[in-house]
Amino acid sequence: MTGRARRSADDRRAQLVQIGLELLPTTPVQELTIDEVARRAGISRSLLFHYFPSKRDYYAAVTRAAAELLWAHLLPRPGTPGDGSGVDGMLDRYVGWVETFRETHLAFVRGASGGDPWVAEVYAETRDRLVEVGLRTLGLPDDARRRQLVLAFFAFTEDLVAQWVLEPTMPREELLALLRDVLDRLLPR
Amino acid sequence: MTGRARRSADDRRAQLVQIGLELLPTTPVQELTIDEVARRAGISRSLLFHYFPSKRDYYAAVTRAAAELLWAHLLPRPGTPGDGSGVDGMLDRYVGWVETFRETHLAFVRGASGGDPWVAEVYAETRDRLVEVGLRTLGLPDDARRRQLVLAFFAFTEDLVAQWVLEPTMPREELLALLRDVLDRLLPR
DNA sequence: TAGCTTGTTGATCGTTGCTCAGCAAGCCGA
DNA sequence: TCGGCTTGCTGAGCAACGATCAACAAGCTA
Repeated sequence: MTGRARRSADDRRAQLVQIGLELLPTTPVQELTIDEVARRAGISRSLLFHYFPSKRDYYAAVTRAAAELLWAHLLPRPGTPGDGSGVDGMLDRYVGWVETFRETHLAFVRGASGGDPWVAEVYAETRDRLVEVGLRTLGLPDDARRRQLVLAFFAFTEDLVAQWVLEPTMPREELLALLRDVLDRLLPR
Repeated sequence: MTGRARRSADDRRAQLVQIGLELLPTTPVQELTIDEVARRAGISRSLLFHYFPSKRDYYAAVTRAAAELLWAHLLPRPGTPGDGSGVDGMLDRYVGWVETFRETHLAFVRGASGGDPWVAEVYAETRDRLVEVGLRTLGLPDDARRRQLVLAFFAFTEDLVAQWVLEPTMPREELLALLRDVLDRLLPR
């Protein structure tokens, strides 16, 4: 043979996670098989288990990567000043994220709530970080009650935006205004 | 042997679904194995496949049973007049349902959003029925926009109540008032 | 060239979803 | 009592998948 491609550990790891990210949108989390990932990477199953001790670890890594993408997309970009840093900006970017990466995002959310505790933990971490940033942006103290309300507001937003993208029953601006209105209602300043 | 217990088809079916309902709260949906169910029922795996063509069909049947329980609990009871028939009554009963059957309810919701399309369909049916009843109870027309909002409100309620049950950050009455307030805000009369 | 590190594989195992041929329990008519 | 029918039920076995392990080989360094 012409010699197998021998990659560095980091390279291989990144490649495998990347394949997971590409497969995630089209494949239900539970149907994503190690065999398929290994086949796409052109390696044996054994090697994947060398980098990730178990299937769960692999899924968790992929989920974490997806969360990082979302996170990076939600933060205000330094290059885009103006309405970037407020809550309105974050809501706007969130809707934009779902509009652009709808499949990936739904897979992320579903995979998170679907069974596996390790994956759910990654999702919970991301949500917690978002709550923290959200409350800070709103200039409100971070207590248990507000945390619950913000988390529930996320659930509301996720559900509504996911539906709205499929069937836009109102203008984009109205959706954003409605979300902002509900949030203000829940957390009066 | 003393002769195996030979049941009628309906009996056996009901027994298997019942075992699923009992196992659901303590076992993540994906870890629930046919072997375990068959063992608890004292039958062979083969027989379970005789009644349910596939694992999915079995899960769907169990999920449907759980949905029926929820549904029956949410409808106003004829014997309990007073505040039973309005939206407040339904919200009250929903909170009560989650308080009492928290584990089962979380398992129901998670199982619904976790991967399997057949199970998700059962969940979607239940939600649709609830939206219909909700809008009718509110005396509002049933259009696409309102449907989306009510569904998103369900997501909000599910999330908030699930958290609140674990850590009650406000009195029960305040929770109910808040839910009602948000609903009125979303669907002004 | 020898030797070490480490990326990589093939053989193999246990579990699990699923199939299939056939057994056996109960009921019926003669 | 006997034969025959329906149908609840089983056991052997297959394919797919997650996971393990001993061993090979690519590339660097001395």
